[in-house]
Amino acid sequence: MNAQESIINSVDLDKKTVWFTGLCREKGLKVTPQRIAIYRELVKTNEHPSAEMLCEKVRQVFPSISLDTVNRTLLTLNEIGAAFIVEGSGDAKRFDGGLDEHQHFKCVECKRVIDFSHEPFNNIEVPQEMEEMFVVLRKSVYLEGICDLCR
Amino acid sequence: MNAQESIINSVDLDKKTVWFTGLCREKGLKVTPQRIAIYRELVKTNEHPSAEMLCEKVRQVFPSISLDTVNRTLLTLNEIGAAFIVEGSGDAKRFDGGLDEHQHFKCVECKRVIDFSHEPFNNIEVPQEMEEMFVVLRKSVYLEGICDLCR
DNA sequence: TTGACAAATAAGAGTTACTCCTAAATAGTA
DNA sequence: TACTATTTAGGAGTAACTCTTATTTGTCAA
Repeated sequence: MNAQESIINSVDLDKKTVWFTGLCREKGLKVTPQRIAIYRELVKTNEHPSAEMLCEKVRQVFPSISLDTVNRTLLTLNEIGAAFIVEGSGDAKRFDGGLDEHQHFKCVECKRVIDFSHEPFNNIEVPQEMEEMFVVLRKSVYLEGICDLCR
Repeated sequence: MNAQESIINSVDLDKKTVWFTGLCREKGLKVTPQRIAIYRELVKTNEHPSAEMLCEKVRQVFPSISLDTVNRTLLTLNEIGAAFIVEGSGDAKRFDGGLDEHQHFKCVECKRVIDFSHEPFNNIEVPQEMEEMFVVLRKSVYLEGICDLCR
């Protein structure tokens, strides 16, 4: 087992999968093997994969899956709150399965996205009037600047 | 004068321009009329224009400016901290001249970006260890969810 | 001032990352 | 097991950059 890829154990992965299939049914979405495969690959990694990267992974299981399906599915995951698009994504969108609360720092020069976790940022309070008007699916603190390697 | 466009008065606009030319020189960038025109158009509006939208505006002054120049310039502004790309930008990047501190809420369904200002979010503290490793150019709180019109 | 030169621009071709379309397949339901 | 609305695969199409090249222009030094 590759340490970089296996940041989630198979028990937790199965739990996530059960939760995900439940969420799909709740939202009236069909539980297709492709959808599950894409979700599982996304949740397995913490390297903010692009649709292209995920497509390659999933093709090891579903050789005939199309990039369009991966793209469509990832947007769907974003809409139902099962994943999200990393803030400030530039050229190719980067996706995140949201394993645990964390924030992102993006280098404006090398475009690297660096995860970090800062407890106070995990607990920011959404203003009352926002909660009343909107359904807030996610909140995050996003930093940008120049990273240690670039400066 | 159109109220929608003139959210900044000409004195403040000139102040911003002086600051901007200074920043360019400091960063070793040439102060070209195109660069200034693009910056001024961006700062004049609060509607998160795309490169395309800004290009049209600037063409009223520089009929021959190319879209490529506008794109390149906007990315440069982002790198030196004179402007930024709105988080979660989808298809076409949206830019913000950062007139005053504010946050963004994005609807995952209609893709609308809604500005809001919440005082505690303007004053979040960047962790010490981040400040030491990186140059933090900007920090923001970003919310996503479903807006009042879509839910 | 005036050259010299590195940086910036315009124009257009090229590329990337989606996004749409259609026919075929399939999950959910009766 | 049959039906129907979703979903998928494959391929064509499109939008938004991004690169290349020739030309122009700030900036700096003499």
